[in-house]
Amino acid sequence: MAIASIKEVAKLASVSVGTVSNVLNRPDAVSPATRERVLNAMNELGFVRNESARALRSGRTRTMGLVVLDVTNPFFTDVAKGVEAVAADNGMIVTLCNSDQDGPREHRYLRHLEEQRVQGILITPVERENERLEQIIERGTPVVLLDHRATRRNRCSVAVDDVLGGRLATEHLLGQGHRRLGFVGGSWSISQVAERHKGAVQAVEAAAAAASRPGSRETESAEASRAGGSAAACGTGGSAEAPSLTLIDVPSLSFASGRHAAERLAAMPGPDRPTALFCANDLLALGLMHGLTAAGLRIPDDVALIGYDDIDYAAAAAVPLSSIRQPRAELGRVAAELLLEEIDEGERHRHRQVLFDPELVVRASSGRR
Amino acid sequence: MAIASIKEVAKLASVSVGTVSNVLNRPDAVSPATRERVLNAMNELGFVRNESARALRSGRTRTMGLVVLDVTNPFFTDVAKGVEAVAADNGMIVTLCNSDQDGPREHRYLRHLEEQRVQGILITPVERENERLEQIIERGTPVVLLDHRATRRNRCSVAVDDVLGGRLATEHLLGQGHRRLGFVGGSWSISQVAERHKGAVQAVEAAAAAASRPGSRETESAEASRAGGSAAACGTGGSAEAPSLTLIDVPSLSFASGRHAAERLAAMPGPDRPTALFCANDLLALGLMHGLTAAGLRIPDDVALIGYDDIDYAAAAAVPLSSIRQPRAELGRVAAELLLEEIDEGERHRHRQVLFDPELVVRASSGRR
DNA sequence: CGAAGCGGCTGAAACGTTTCACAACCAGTT
DNA sequence: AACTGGTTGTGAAACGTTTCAGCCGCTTCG
Repeated sequence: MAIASIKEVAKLASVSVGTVSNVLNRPDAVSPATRERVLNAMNELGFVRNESARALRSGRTRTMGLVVLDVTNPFFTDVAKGVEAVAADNGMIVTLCNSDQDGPREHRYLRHLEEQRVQGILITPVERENERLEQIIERGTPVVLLDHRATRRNRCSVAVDDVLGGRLATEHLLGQGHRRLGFVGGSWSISQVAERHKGAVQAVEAAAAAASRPGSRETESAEASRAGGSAAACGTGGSAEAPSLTLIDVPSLSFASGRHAAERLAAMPGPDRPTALFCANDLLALGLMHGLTAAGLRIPDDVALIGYDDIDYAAAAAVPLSSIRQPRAELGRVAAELLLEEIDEGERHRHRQVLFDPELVVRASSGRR
Repeated sequence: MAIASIKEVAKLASVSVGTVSNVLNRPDAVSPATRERVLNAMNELGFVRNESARALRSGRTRTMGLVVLDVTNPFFTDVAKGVEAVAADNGMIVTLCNSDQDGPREHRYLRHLEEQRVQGILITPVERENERLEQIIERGTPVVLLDHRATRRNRCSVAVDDVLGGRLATEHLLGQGHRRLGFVGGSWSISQVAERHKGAVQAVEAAAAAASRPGSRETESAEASRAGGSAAACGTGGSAEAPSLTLIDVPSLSFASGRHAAERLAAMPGPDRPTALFCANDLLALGLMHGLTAAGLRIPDDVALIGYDDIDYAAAAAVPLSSIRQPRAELGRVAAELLLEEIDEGERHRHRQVLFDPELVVRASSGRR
């Protein structure tokens, strides 16, 4: 029942435990003959190294922790794949934890990871401020923030510029001639949501400013200046209105939330309803699409839709979904590399903040009006 | 840098290490006064229990391993959630490993899990026969097979009846009047694929047998007998043909594979092309939908489609996708419970094979012709 | 011929816990 | 006063590794 230990292997092979340990860790420090003998003994006994003992004595594990907000979200699974690939290349394995956007849960996992003495932690935190995480860093475990910009310079982070992403999406909708925009989001404690919203606000304000001084040269962006052009040509009216951004609050960034929000939107009188929605998330957008369609609204004719993340299914949706694409696996890879770097370099590590640019992907759901 | 040990806590609180260990593990075996003193010392030093030492000494970890074929597949993430919920309720955490349908990778993860001395392993194996897994079981680590029926009675398994699922899907397509059916699948070493195919073959053969003795009472199933009825009524021709099942082989059960397969199918002359496709997987079906639509074929008019798994996005697809639904989170929960049971009971555990029934979900992609 | 160097191996200490036998004390009973 | 029993606490042994000083026998060099 109990698995054989190094000691029994040593006895069977008539060597000392030190030698057995050597064939495990420094195989060429032992002569081929004895090495063979030891390996045979191991096979015969079905020896499996005890990682706990090894970790205890050597003081280092071969594990890194990855804490994500939602394992069900393809964004995070792609990131996880990137992380895992790098980890595997360096002989490490990753313990994947799902905080499910729940603070106490996250807390529990962090404690467990620290007790396991993982070499480092990659995390998308639920809350911006996190005492536990702070302590973990103080006690010396490297932490890399994932998809979350480090505000202070005291740690590494890998993120995509969400403000830029929000601006891209919104400028695109404005460029399609929309003026009554809506931002659908929730879980505001998640910084990505707030930042995407911020980008949307920036884009709308810029457009409003440009509209209020009609003769002035627009410098915002190519997309924004195209907005002016198409508005003039489009003539559906409304383009002359000052652009507005309604906030549609949802409890979570899920498919179900989107469907519920759709019911509320469908119940609004047409003239109040935004003609274009920017969703904080593709899942949300897909739920919205489903709900709006069920309520008899056409996409993009009645309501244009753009999501965020460009998950695989975005292209396969009822109306192919426009979205903002993030380099997901890349994000995971770079994060893991940064973590490994910090683990290696220890004290003399210089923290870095890597920021990727997102990319606008236009599909039918936000097609020209 | 180094985290404080129990010894330093003991010194600061002026107690023995045994007492510190007691406040950790049997808090009410120590008087409130000293307990308080010890807790304060822990706080002051930022003590974090060393799980390696604990595991080494006590001989038990608080971890179970979960090895899945693809973390990117919503089926497995839902299962994982179920597992995790049960684990958390019992104070355990789960190490999630992604074999990516790769044998050597799976092997590496299994070795790691055994070295970690996990309390038990939940796994959907890549190959039916798996020597490593066999050894692990022999050495005493409980293993529960997930989504994979145990052939021998020597272990627990939790699965959904894939043969039944295959039959349900196929009988449904036959019931819609289709006669030239196709089964799209790959990775045949995965038993689910083979079993779904087997169910499809059974349904087709039953229908063929029924057709060849026209006057006989059909006893196959309600769905199958409706097939005969609708065939007579439908009159699109072809219903009188003997039903056939073409095998369309794909390299993997992914969205991309589906798109490639769609190109091959679109290139076939119309009369040869199946009028209805049963896909081993929703991802595959969605890829197929995307590819077929891009090639100008209409769904379900030119080709009817049914997938398997009923992932969230199935309902949100361009044409809402018919599918076979499995009780996913339930699967994970029951599997984890079975594992915990086996961990508890040890030697005197009686292995059980739990089999869930899948459910047919009809949507537009396989609508009546 | 003695010293130095080297490859191969040994033996024991150490890592941070848990566990367990037992000591110390106090209260209550005879 | 001598037991009994219960509650708190102690101290040391163990868990299975890694690591390291050092030993042995052999070759090489001066």
